[in-house]
Amino acid sequence: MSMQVDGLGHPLRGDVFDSNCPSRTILDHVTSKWAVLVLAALRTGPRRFSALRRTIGGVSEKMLAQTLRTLEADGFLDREVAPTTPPQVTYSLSPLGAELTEHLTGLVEWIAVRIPDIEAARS
Amino acid sequence: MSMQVDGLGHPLRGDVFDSNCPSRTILDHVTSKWAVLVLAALRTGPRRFSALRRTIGGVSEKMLAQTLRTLEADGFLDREVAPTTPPQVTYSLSPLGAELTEHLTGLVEWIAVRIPDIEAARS
DNA sequence: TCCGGCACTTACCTCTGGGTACGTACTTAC
DNA sequence: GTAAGTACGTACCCAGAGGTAAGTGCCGGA
Repeated sequence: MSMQVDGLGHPLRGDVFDSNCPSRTILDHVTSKWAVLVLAALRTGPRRFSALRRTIGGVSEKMLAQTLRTLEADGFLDREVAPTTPPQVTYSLSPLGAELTEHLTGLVEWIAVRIPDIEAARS
Repeated sequence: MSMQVDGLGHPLRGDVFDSNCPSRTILDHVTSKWAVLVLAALRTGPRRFSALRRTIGGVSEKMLAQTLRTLEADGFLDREVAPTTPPQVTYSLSPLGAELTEHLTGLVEWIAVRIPDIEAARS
């Protein structure tokens, strides 16, 4: 088992460098192509599927639906269906997802702010 | 153009939600499967290729070499070749890469610490 | 009537990230 | 001789991420 345990055998933390540790799976999900953007978009508040689609340039409905399903299964998103016709589905960060997104936001912001320097360094 | 500019037309920041913005490319590189782990491993100090390979469970030499190349091209890594036989190559974070990795570290640490709760939420 | 909105799903396809295996040339150790 | 270390590169393969297009049924608007 890859997790470190305390004296009583309780898991304390994972090790993302160990390919067998569940934390690796979570890291892979969270850093997948569209997940970062979904989480970042939801940081400002709950959004409907179509709003997310419009916000995230380049994502297809298929990939968006797939990504939302994975993030919901991981426990990072909450999904609320309004009994309207057509039904309106609103996604929001779960408490766990909000914690996670705090860390992702720093990364996304840093890239946005430093992109001119990154581009200069690339050329 | 996806970047916001100031009054004089100078780029100020990117927008990762815009699929045409260069910051999206960088985000994709940085969050690719092995890049996160490479950057996290180098946070503690410079390392040789083989040391990185051993540290990061599951990565092949091919994917490691490929990832290192991309990160170096993006300006996040510095590469130093010692004139030994066989040559020993040491990778380290560039100043830009060190800034970037500060943000990635928070994410990785959070997952490592919270994986027991994430797992509980998944079942 | 058609069109758009809503939130997906399904079918079919492409292609790339990632995988395995082998190769390179030099050195040292057994 | 083989094996291991060094840091890659090359050849071949493929799973699945990702893409496009169409479909679903209800509603309201032109």
